[in-house]
Amino acid sequence: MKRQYSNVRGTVDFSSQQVSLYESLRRKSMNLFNLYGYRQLMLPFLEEKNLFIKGVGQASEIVQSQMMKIEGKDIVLRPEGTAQVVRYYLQHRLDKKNNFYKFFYLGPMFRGERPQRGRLRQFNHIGAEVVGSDSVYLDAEIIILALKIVDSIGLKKKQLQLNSLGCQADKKKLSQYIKEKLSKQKDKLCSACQKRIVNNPLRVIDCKRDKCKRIVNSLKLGKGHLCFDCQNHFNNLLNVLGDLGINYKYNPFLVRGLDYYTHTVFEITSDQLGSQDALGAGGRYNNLFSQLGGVDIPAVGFALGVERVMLALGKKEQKKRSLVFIARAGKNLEKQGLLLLSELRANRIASSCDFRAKSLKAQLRYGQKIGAELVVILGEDELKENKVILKDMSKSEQETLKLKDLTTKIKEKLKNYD
RNA sequence: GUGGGUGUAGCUCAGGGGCAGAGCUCUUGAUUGUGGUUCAAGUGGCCGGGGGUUCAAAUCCCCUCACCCACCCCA
Repeated sequence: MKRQYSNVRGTVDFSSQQVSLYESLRRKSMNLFNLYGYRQLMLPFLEEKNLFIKGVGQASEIVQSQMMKIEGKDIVLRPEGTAQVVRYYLQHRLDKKNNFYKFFYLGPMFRGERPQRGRLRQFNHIGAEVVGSDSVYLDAEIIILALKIVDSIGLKKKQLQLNSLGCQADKKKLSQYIKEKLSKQKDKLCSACQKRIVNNPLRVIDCKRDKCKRIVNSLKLGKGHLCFDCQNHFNNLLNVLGDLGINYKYNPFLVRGLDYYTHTVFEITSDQLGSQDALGAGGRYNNLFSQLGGVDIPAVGFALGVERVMLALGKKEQKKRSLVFIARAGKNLEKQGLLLLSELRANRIASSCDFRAKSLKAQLRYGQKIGAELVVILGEDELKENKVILKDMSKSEQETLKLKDLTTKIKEKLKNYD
């Protein structure tokens, strides 16, 4: 193999099939966002590095080692969308205009991780953020919306897991509790967790190692660390979801890796994926605004990993396109073909021709390959009487008809395919 | 970032010191003007890259890169 260029590590080329899957996913989610009253934002791929250090948290892995930096500048390719939306809200003082907003966004995120199935260095998020209310009904709306989007593209098998971290004080209380309990058995934990006990005790209960799990499972975790209000909030959420008939699993060991989460956290997983099994995740972040130096505003949101959703979907057969193919039987018919194409296209009929000089057989083979349902054959003999052949590929039938009736006939036939 | 696996034709893969292989795909023909099926022929390779051992390396050794899986992290 000659030396040649290839895509950079951790990126993927979307083939036209993947693009059409991506586009249908995009269209369906945008329809749902509109239905739920969300407005789209389109924010830059570049942001100040500090935004994420302050927002996502110094201790998090994203900030520690996974940000894609622009050399020589304090600028990074955005690793996630939430901090960015908050930046946008604060910068433009939206709290002074109308302090309740429902946003959504679509686009690429960047992280310098080691690539794996379902984990890329450039990947797409579909995300939503509701800013300006701590109503439990918005927690519910966000969760429902995330599920609806995953549903709408035909992914039926998925699980919803839920937990509440509580308010800032509750989070601290829980951290304290874990720290105290686990310090005694510190030696039995993995080396990473031994560090976590000091830096980020909450992450210990999310560790996947068996030996850590065993110890963590012996901790009695539940809603005990939550204050009265936070317990109320969470119980109300569970009730609302229950009333709406939404299946969920309460998982007291679920925490999110980003510092800004408070109260409700959730994760939507699929068993169609490998170890990177989260299709999407989200939660409430009532402290992020003040952490970023702004007014104190509650918010809740989620993000879906587009490539993971596509992976979980697997390969679906392509929808047939209504495409008309023009084949030439005879010499010097290229101009005739081009004229006919112009007429069809003027009538909004998708059509194509293979202008490489080839046998009729090869032309038909090509026409079949690109998925044409109807083929017009321009034959020398027929053209002398102003006639052409219209061939229906799936039925293997053909008829000879007058050139002037062709467009009408094609329109009629194509109706049967849509 | 850590551990394991794999790199040979466009794709899926076999071969394992001595002429580079199969199936599928693609092109052409059997049908001077009819696709899918069948039959026949043909195109296509720095055996991932670099170095070493050897008369001789796709094959053995070292380095490196990429991909896959798991850890970690996360969507």
